[in-house]
Amino acid sequence: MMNKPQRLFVIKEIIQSQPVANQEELAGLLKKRGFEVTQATLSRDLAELGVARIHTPDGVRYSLTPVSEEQKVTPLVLREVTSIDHNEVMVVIKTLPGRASGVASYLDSLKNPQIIGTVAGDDTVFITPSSVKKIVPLEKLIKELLLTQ
Amino acid sequence: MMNKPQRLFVIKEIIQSQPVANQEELAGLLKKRGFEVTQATLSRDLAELGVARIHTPDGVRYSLTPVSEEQKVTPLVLREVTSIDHNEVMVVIKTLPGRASGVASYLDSLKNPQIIGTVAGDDTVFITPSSVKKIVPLEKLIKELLLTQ
DNA sequence: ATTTCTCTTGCATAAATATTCATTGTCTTG
DNA sequence: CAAGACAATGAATATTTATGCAAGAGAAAT
Repeated sequence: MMNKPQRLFVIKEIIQSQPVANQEELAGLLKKRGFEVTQATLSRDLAELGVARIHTPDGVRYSLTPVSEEQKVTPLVLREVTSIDHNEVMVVIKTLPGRASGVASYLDSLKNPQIIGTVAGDDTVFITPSSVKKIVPLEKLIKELLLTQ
Repeated sequence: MMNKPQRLFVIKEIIQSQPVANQEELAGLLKKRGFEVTQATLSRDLAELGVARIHTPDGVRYSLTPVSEEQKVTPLVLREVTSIDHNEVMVVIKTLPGRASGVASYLDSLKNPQIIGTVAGDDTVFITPSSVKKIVPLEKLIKELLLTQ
């Protein structure tokens, strides 16, 4: 009655190597390789594989989950940061030469709602708070975040 | 007859901030925010935005496709911008990695008097308004500018 | 001002996908 | 081995998504 594991594997191979527009088409490609199943089964298979259906300029196609990996390169932020300061509208971090973007990326990756955005130069990071009224607590938070890590 | 640019942007915001299972549901969420459209229109919108429909353990949901560097020759700002936000003193645009300067250049080129200046990092643009009192309309203006282009 | 184009949208419907229900093998257990 | 519990699957169908077509709204051209 069944070769499900192999079939799933072949499905992954197929959709990775060529654009497949729909499940009927996929059924045809599988048949060529000796797997004869109905659309219903493919619907279940694709769900199980977590496959995505995406729109491209050339039409719809399947794709192995294009989920962006949240790789967290734990930086040596603590050593890189030389000072943290603020004025009325933003927090400013000074870093060792060339390390600003790394520090900014790290802050961004935290996705803290208190931070709207950061911009990094060579050795300076500007941080815009969700509200200028939260500058002081934000600076404190940043110090904690950087020092905890 | 139309606020398409704004609507597209709001769609991006919605599907980024919460799981949306189908287009009817999306229609409901949009209605709450003042956009009343049919499923047919949303189908077209999602295709235009290159949105993906992915299977998660919790069911189906939409997701913005991570643009692969190679295929995006044309710097389509619409796809590069991931969010637009503001606090009391500036507007902040988040973009895909490495796209901030392109977006900022584009804004600069418009020479809009509402914008005093922009600063771009890797994936973030800070925009200083002619007056902090015009922050809200400026944010709206920017959304239109970017999405119309 | 009239015509012509282009863009956007809804409606109706086609196409594609997901699901319910029933069937059939495969194990497991007593 | 019989009985029950599962897993996999197809057929039929429900649900969801995409699209052909026509209408309306502007913009651009004549």
